[in-house]
Amino acid sequence: MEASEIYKALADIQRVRLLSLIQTSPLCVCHLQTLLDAPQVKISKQLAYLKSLGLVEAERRGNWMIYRMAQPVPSLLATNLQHLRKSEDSNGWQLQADTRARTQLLKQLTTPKSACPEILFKALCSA
Amino acid sequence: MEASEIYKALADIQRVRLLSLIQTSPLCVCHLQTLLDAPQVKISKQLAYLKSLGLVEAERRGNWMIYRMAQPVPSLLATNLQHLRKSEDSNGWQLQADTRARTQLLKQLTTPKSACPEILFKALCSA
DNA sequence: ACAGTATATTCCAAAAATAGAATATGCTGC
DNA sequence: GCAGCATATTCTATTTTTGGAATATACTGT
Repeated sequence: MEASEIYKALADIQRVRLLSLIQTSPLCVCHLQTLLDAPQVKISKQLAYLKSLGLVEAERRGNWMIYRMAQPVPSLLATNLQHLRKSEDSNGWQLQADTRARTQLLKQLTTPKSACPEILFKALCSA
Repeated sequence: MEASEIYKALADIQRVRLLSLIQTSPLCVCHLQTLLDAPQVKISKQLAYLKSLGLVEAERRGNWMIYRMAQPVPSLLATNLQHLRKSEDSNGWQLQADTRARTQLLKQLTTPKSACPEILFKALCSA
């Protein structure tokens, strides 16, 4: 994996947010859409882009697609995600807010009316 | 300085090489041209780009322009340059080779017939 | 003032990245 | 098989990035 590819992936805050969210544990597209508050086509394309680079992998669960980090995570990527999450600027805050929002979202998944069924929730937590 | 700007700067091996070379100590454009073996216009444009981001600064010495890192170096940039230089891939090797070639070049500067005059050499070494 | 050297900028074409609308695919439940 | 949902892909327009040729600028030495 070329370093420049990783930098291109990181050169867009939306892709960074996707990677950061997925890194903690797998998530399905509908959650990423909600968390980034972005149109479906945009999320889908960016995920396809990250997948084409081999940075993430997708697995289908019924109607839903679960995205996860491809292993092993290139150290260049891991280092930068860590750095960004700790940084005290708007990007850092964004990533921290995303992490909190993600926790909230996953909590709601346990309620009966949630969009994503329990099987998906289990898949997420066992990953 | 936006993180994404730094990543854009790093998303091109040629710019990385420029930054890596300049980081060790200032260099003039003619040296960078020689070391990267790239056309003048390309080097000049990429330096202008890095300058527009505030990552490097330029200072004129007679006909020559000396480029140096702008201080303070953003930690995101410093971390990545360090990481890249240590990496065991083609990029890492390239940066290591550049460092060696740079040392060679500066040695030749002390010889009388070198293109860049001694005053420039002193400027480089005192920086 | 003039010629030469180093570097920067302008102009233009080619290539790449981005975005949205529309459409397609793959799955589920009936 | 059909309707509905989640996600992916195609098509097309727009913007951004890149590269080279030509030209401009800034300086030096004479």
